[in-house]
Amino acid sequence: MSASTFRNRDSARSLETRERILSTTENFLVQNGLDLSIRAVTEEAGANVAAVNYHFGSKEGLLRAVLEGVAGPLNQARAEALERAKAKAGVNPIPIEDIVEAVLHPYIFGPEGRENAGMIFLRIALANRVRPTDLGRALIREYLEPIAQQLLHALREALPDLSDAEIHWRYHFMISSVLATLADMEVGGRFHTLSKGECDVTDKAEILRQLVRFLSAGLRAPRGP
Amino acid sequence: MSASTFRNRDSARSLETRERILSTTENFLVQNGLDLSIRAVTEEAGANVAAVNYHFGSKEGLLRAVLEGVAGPLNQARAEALERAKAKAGVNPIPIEDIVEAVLHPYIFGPEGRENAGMIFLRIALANRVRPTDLGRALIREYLEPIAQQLLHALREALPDLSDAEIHWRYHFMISSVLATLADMEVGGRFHTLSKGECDVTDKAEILRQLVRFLSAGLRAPRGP
DNA sequence: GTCTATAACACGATAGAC
DNA sequence: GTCTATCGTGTTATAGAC
Repeated sequence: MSASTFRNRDSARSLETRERILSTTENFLVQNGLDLSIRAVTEEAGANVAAVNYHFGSKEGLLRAVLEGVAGPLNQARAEALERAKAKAGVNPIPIEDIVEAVLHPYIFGPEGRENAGMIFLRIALANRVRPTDLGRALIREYLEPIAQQLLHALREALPDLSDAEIHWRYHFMISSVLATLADMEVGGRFHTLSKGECDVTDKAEILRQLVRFLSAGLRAPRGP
Repeated sequence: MSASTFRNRDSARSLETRERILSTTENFLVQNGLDLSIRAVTEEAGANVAAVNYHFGSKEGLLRAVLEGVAGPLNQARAEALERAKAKAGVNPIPIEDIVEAVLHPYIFGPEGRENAGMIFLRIALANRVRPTDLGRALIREYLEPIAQQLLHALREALPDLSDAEIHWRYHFMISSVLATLADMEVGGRFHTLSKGECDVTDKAEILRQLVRFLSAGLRAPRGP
């Protein structure tokens, strides 16, 4: 490495501290959920502790900035997937399988070029079940509520036999299953341990296939008496 | 209140500090999950901060003591429910509905006289998905592993078409759904808000019915190609 | 913009008086 | 057994030098 290499790197570092903190925070969110300290993040990002407060005002400001950058592409990917399914179905109601897949695909694979954007939201949604906070509730209402309503609407049309209450129950079961399932999809996790390598935890396509099969059947269960 | 009332109360307090801390910790676990501080617990229990260390050695010792007292009745209730379902089925494989109900009932209703014993374990299992710890893993292996194997075995017999991998996938989806669903079953939670009072979050029997219907159908989904 | 130093607080654990 | 007082460590946030 020459002196100019160092100069360039340092220059880039100085100019892009904000971006490096953002991207490092994303990684922390994906891997450890909301349980991060700005000390750990800034150290990993090669920045100073005070940089977070300078650039984002507070820890909450940093989190909001991350989600702000991630929500747009994610919601767009989800909306597009649902639109594609709708177009494919034509005048008929969208098949359950297609609805479920349209919702899950962006979460599991992420929008183009942001593979873990979905996981960030899943982590936050799950963390908010374990320990609800004002911030968590606000973020969910802000970023997740619209898509939830779209999804509920599609389910109602695809499952006209079910009462509104039953739609809500099953929607909630589905989301719950996805949240807790995907939070555990890592080598050394509970699922990996229990299944003794029988299932490939890293195969996202397989996760999606199995989830779609299971959840579609659950959603289609006969209505209660 | 007479002086003797106070004396009696104080005497009882003195003698039963250990028990009061245990029971207060249970309530904290049910309501807030693993995220408790011994300061908050002892204050609520009317005991001194140092009492936890005196009686249980450490925070971990306190948690282990709570689970030790709760695991026995819970595991017994689960084993009995599964045995009843087995006896009812006779030589036939146990129907899926009965398997699911046998597993869920003790968690949702708790063993006789310990209504929230199940919720304590659910909270801990879910917390360990969000943020795995050595303690959490140890507790799960110790208290939840045996019943998991029993359940997997019953599912294999009831669903002979499925590969072992598919059994594991669906088992995991089921447990995940239950964990995240029940963590949210409270007034003001996400489900309650989203369903706008359409579903009764406090009706445990209804929760069980809906869960059994949804999960049984999911488990019974046709096997993959 | 970046850093050091520090304020202000919460936590678990423990020594030592009673 | 119970208490107070304190230690050591972690956290966010901020003041002020550079």
